[in-house]
Amino acid sequence: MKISELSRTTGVPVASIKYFRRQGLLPAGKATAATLAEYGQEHVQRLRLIKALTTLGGLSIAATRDVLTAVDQADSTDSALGAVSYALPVPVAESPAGDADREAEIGAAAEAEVADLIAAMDWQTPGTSPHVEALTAALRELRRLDAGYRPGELLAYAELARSIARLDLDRAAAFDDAPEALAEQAVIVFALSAPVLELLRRLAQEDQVRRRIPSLPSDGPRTE
Amino acid sequence: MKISELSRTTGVPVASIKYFRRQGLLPAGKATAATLAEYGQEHVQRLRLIKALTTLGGLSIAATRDVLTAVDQADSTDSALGAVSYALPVPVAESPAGDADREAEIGAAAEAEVADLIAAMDWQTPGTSPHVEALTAALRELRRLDAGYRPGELLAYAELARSIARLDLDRAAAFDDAPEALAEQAVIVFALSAPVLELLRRLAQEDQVRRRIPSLPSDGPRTE
DNA sequence: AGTAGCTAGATAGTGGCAGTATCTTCCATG
DNA sequence: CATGGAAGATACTGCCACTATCTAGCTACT
Repeated sequence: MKISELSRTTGVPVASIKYFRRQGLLPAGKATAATLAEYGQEHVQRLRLIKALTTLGGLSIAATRDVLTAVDQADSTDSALGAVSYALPVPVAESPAGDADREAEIGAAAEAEVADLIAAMDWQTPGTSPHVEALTAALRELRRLDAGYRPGELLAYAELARSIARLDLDRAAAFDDAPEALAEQAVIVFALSAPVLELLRRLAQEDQVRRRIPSLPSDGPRTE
Repeated sequence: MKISELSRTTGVPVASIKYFRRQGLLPAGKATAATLAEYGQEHVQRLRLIKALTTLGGLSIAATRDVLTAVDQADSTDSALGAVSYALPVPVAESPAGDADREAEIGAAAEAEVADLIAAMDWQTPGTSPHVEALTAALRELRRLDAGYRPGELLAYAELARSIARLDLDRAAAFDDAPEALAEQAVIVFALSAPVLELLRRLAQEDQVRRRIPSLPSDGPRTE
C-alpha cells in the first residue's frame, strides 16, 4: 500500500500521516526504494487508534505518543495494563495560592481525605502514584470553592468507581488469549471508555433532572 | 477592593483578570470613577470558579463562558441544572470516513445500540440531545476499532452511570435552600466531579490490576 | 528512452488558543 | 501637584496541531 492509498483508506491526509510519523506515533513503512515505502494493515489500524485517542480520548499528540510507546514496549504480558495506565495524562489542577493559612488547612484536609479513602477502600496503590497526587489536588481545588464532599460521599463514588473498574478489567481481559492485542485493548478500555462513561453519566443526569423536576420543558438545548 | 488586591487575593495576574473580563467570564467591577473600579467577594469566588473550570475541568475559555452565562441566566430555579448540563462541552469524535459500506454498517449498529440502551434504561432524553449524538459517535469510533461493547456490557456501565447521577443530583440538591447558589453548585457537581470520578476510576483500575495479576513479570496471566 | 506522476524527507507557514505586555488617558491621594 | 495605580484598547508571544512547499529521486507507462 502506498501512502496515498493509506490516506484514502483511513481518510487521513498524507501530510498528517507524515506528521504523525515525524512525531513518532506511526512506524515508518517498509522502504522498498529510496523514495518509496510500503504500508500495511497495521498502519491502518494504528491510524484509526491515533484518531480515536486524539478525537474521542482528547489526548494531545505528545500524550498519544507516550501511550502508543507504552503499547509497543509492553512485553505482551501483565505490565501492559500498568504501563498504559501510567502513560495516560491525568487532570491536574494547581491554582496559585492566595492565603497561605487557608491553603495549608485545605491541603491537610484534602490529604487526609484521600488517605482515609484509600484505607477505607483497601486500595493497593503505590505512594508515588500520580493518581493519588492528582486526586489530592482535585479535592483541594473543590475545597477552595467551598464545595468539598460531605462525609461518606466520596466513598460512595469510590464504590461505584470500583464497580466500573471491575467491568473495565473484564473488558480488557477478554483479549488475554491474544497477547499482542492485550496492550492495545488496554488502551481502548482505559483511554476511550472514559468519554463513553462520561456521556452515560450526562444522560443519566439529564434523566434524573427531568424526573426530579417535572416542570422542565421537554425539548432540547436552548437555541441561540 | 482594587484590581491589584483582587489579583493578590486570588493569585491571578492582573492581565489575566482583564482578559477574563474581556472574554465575558468575569463581570466588571463597580466603577467608582472613570479609571477606578471596586471589586468584591463575588469576583474572588468567580475567579476561583473560572480557575477550577479551566484547570481541573479542562474547559476552554469559550466553554467556561458558556457555562458561566448559563449560571448567570438561570432563573435560580429548576432550569439551572438543565442549562448548565447543556452548556458543558461534550467529547465528540468524528473521524473522516474511509470505506462507505463499512461506515454505514457501523453507523447503523451504533445507532441501534444507543436506542436500545435508552429504551432499556427508560431514560427520558429529548431526541435532540447532543449527548445522544455524542454517544452514538463515540460508539461508532469504538466499532471502527473493532472494540465495540459486547451485548449487555454497555448496559452494565449505564446502570452504574445511573447510580452516579443519583449521587450527583443529591449533591446538587443539597443547596436548594439557597437558590442563587444552586446553579453554581450544579456547575461544580456536573463539571468538576467528572475529573474526580475519572481519578477514582483510575485508582480502582490500578487496584484491580494489582489484585488480578499477583504474579511478577516472569509469569504473565497468559503467556504466548 | 523519455517523461509524467508519484514518493520521501526536510523545512517553513498557518490558524487558533490562552494568555501577556504595552500604550494612552485619566484620576485619587499624599 | 506630582505620582502611582487603574481602565480600556491593541499588539505581541508561545504553543500546538496540522498544512503547504520544496528538493531530489524513483517508477511505471508509452
